[in-house]
Amino acid sequence: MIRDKGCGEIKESDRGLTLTLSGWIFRRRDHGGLIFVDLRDRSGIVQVVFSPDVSGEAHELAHDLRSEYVISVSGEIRKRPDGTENLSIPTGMVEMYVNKLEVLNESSPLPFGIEDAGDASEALRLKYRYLDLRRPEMQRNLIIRHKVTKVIRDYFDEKGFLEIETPVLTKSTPEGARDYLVPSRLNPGYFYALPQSPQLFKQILMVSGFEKYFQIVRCFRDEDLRADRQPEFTQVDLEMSFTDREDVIKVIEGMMKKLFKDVMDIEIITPFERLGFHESMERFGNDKPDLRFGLELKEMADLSQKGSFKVFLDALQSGGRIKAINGKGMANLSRREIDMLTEEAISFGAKGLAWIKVKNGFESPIAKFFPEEILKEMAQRLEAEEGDLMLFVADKEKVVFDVLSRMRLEFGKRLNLIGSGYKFAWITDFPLLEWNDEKGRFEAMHHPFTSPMDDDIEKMLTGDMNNKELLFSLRAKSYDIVLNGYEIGGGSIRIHRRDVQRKMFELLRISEEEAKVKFGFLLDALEYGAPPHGGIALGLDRLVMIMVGALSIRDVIAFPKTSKASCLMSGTPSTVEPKQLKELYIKTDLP
RNA sequence: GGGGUGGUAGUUCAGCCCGGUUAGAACGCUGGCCUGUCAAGCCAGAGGUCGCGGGUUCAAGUCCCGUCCACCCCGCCA
Repeated sequence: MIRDKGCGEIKESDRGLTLTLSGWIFRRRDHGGLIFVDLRDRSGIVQVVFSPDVSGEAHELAHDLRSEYVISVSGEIRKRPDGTENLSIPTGMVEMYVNKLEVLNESSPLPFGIEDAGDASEALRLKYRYLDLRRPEMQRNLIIRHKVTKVIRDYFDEKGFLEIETPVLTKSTPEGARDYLVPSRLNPGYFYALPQSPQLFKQILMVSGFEKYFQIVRCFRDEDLRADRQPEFTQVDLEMSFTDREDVIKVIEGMMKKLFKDVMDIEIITPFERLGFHESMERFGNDKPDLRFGLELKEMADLSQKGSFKVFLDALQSGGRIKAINGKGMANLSRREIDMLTEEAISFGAKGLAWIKVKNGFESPIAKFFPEEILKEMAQRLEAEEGDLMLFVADKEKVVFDVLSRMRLEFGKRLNLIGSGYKFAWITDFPLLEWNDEKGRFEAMHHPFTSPMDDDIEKMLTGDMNNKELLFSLRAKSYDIVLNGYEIGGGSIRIHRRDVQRKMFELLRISEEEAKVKFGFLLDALEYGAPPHGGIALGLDRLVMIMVGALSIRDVIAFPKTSKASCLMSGTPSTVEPKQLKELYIKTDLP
């Protein structure tokens, strides 16, 4: 052993002990006579002192030390002289007087400093990821991620769940995201797909009678990347038998409570707030609201109708909606700045943005179209006071929600309304189906195995299939969990009745043969006594990202990919030998 | 596939609008001095394919076109 303790573990009680420490040189301060080195390992930093009075040999050798050399030092731990304590580090009361120094390895000068690597470009950090990961912040992120998975495993174990692995080489399912494909050498022309999620397998495990399954599992989706989306990501996946929505919700709330308590020492209040899908859309314009601030969307159709502004009246005439938000304290915006807001709205899909300043009465190009009382009522509804800016969008419902939800978030950031803390919510009562205009048919909003609400099953089985209104009104037994404006998970109670599943495929215009080809093995399994079951999958990367306060999941993944899905460190993806392609019966056909 | 931002010393950036001397700064690096620093200090020094390719011009880091890479967003992500 070439160390007795971690650098960050040295305490005043170690005073007088002679210890050996090993680590990397974080910083060196060479005074000629005295040399100070901040020695770093995973546990933290401690100052070691090289003095000719203690060891001339070690002191001589220490002149040649450089950043990130790996060294081992032995010496006495002493209290620092009065007035030289460093209160900014936990070990700042003590230091080691080195009498023996061994250089275990040297280091080339670094492409960027470890202490301020946060300022280095992300491309550089990703190329030298092993150096980036030396940063205390990145170490902390990955340590927290470890603790999170450990607590999750302990929690589910206590609750009687079994962690069971499912295949990584699996079957391509045409619905959903684009699959990553793996050619089969033994079956020329055939392909495996990497799983988008273990959905079908976990349901089959329920048919097999395992009753409670979970897995912390890598999933793959070949879609474009975002700050919170990587092509390979990790799900906390679970499924339970003889269960309903409330059971799943309770299990997850318990898990989150324990997670935040054990990992962060933060008390999370349960049960979480619940919002119906429609309520969430009306109040926030999306189904993953950030509940840390207000600025809610307000209905303006009724009041708008009492004015004579043609754009508003036309929007309502053609079945559109009018809603507004309050730009708190933004009445001092110049015409130019409001034009920029309008451009932003247009980039979000709006045709324009109507505004009314609450400033010495009402100031707006459209104020003249409304009686004073109506303007006052508008302001009252938006809780707009002197100095605020009311912003209206009149358009198709989808555009109104879309534009105002983005503006709300934008204002939340700009006005610094988003406080710290963690605001969870469940979004429930999603529609079972959504209309796909391109394909001219309904699609499952969650997936085709999601059960309708009990009250809607009869409607679904006996109702008129061509009645669009009726089909739109069917609600799913599905639920999303939202944290600080991020969707961090979603799940549903599954269909376990054959007749309901058949009807579902019928509604989705999926023929029996087609269903057999796509999901045959699950449908077969459901024929043999499937228990009622349901579950949920959580995005582990997103959850940990929010917990550590990172802005991208790349900061909680050891070796992430760039937005072109490549790894700058390893040079992935890469070309392969022609021989390898030949073995797989693959010819490339590049543009 | 589309929109936006960026790419200049090892690093972070200035210079680009408005083309014109030897392309600067800080940090880092190298050497020297220095016994209480903790972003140590002081002195000296080295260090550049201005992402890449083409064009305009007497002259391009600067203007134009194309292209590559990174990041953010839209589409996409049952």
